[in-house]
Amino acid sequence: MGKTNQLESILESLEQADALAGLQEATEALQNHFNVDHIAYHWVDSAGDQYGCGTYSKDWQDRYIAQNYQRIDPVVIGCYQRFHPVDWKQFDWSSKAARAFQLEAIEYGIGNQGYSVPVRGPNGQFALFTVNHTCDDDAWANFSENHRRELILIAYYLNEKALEFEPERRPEAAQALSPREVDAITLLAIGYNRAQVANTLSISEHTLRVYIESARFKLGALNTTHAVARALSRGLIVV
Amino acid sequence: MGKTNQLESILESLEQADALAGLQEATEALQNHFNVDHIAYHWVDSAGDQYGCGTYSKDWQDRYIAQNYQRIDPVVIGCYQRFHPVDWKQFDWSSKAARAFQLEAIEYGIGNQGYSVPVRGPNGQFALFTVNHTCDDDAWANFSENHRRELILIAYYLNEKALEFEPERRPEAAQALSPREVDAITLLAIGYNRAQVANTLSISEHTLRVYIESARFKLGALNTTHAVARALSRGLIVV
DNA sequence: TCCGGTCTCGCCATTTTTGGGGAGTAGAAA
DNA sequence: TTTCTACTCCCCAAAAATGGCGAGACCGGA
Repeated sequence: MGKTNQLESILESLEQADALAGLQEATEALQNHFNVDHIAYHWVDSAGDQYGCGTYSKDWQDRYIAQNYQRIDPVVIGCYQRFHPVDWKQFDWSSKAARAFQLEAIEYGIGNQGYSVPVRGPNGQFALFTVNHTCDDDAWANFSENHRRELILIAYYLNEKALEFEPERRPEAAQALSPREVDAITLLAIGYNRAQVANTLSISEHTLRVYIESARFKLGALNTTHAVARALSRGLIVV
Repeated sequence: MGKTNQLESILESLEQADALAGLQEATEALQNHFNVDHIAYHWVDSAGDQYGCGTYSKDWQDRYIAQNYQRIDPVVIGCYQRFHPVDWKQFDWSSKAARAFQLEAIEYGIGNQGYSVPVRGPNGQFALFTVNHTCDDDAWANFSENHRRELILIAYYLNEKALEFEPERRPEAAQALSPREVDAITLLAIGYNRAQVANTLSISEHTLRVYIESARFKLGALNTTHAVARALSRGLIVV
């Protein structure tokens, strides 16, 4: 079977997958198809109950989660700020924590080269699709350039399926905020205190409090800062 | 030139576009390639300074923005909650406002069938890529099924370029926070108060304050809520 | 070796936010 | 029509955050 057809059949089996097991199989098929060290799909979630599938060793996955490495992993941090796929070389590995992390990853069999595609879903959902390998810079640049489109599509399909199979993990459909609530939360997010917000919106501070409290309630937030954080990460407000 | 090659060349010219004008040209080429009524890319922004390109009439674009239609447009609202491309028939057109909007859209030459791909970028960025046409349901279902992958890729590339050409909309590169500062801000973002954060990090509340203050300084934030908002929108923390 | 950045600790006064009550209007949806 | 949501206004007391003062230890780079 030609390379193109092989990829085609992987994509199709992915499109038709009807359970999480199908995603795991797909990553293994992709590892074989691209002939690389590792393929991984990683749903990033602060709560620590993140989902992932791929060819990393179980040991490494466990360690990553136990250590909450997504907080210092330059790949996660770097991808979070970008839209397009990124070569790992472009991340900031200068901090001590990042370098220690990298060394440990290599010990666990992660390749020295990597290419990651960020994917975003509704309500602030965020995931990474990564392919990584051990080779020199030129070979890797060549690989990533040649397979850019395919990798983007694969990332897209993996995330689509992951969202489909994990309804309970899906961030709750954030109840939309009313226009006034959006105004209030937005102004708080840009640093205004309540007096300034009330003044800007030309309402009394008491009225403002009603908005903040109802927004907090709708967002399930414990305090104003939490409400702002949730509204931001769910894309309900833009700063 | 074959259909496949034509699309290929459109994608390539899109990849190599170096200005917003290139996006407009691409939408026109796509309209011709797919032989449909309209192609549109629409960067949705609550602030109202949204960007769009495509083949809709200027009248309709102006009216859409002037009326703030993105607030009632079922396509925008529906896509905002979904990850995958959607046929317009799947949206909720039941409300009075939605039906009035639809009738007006058709008056302005928008086709009765549509297919939209949501795209998301960093910092809550959200855009739509839409292709629409006038035909019957079967023909449209056929079209959207056959071109699903291509449309996803086109949406991706359009958004990538739009982000590239609108740097002022993107968050500025921020000074990195120290690990402890990241811990502190992250915990504040998930709703902990200072006592809880200090306890979780096993440090005194005073030390915690030092971190919060230095993070606030680095981020140029006016208060804790502001600091959390900035750290989030710059991707320095993940919640 | 010295400098800069990070990490750690304490106290007091002031400002800001939050939690507990209650109430009336207008417009849109069922 | 009735019901529901959004929007607006008010008081008081407790809890939390902020501003300003200062101090020592550690580590890595110049």
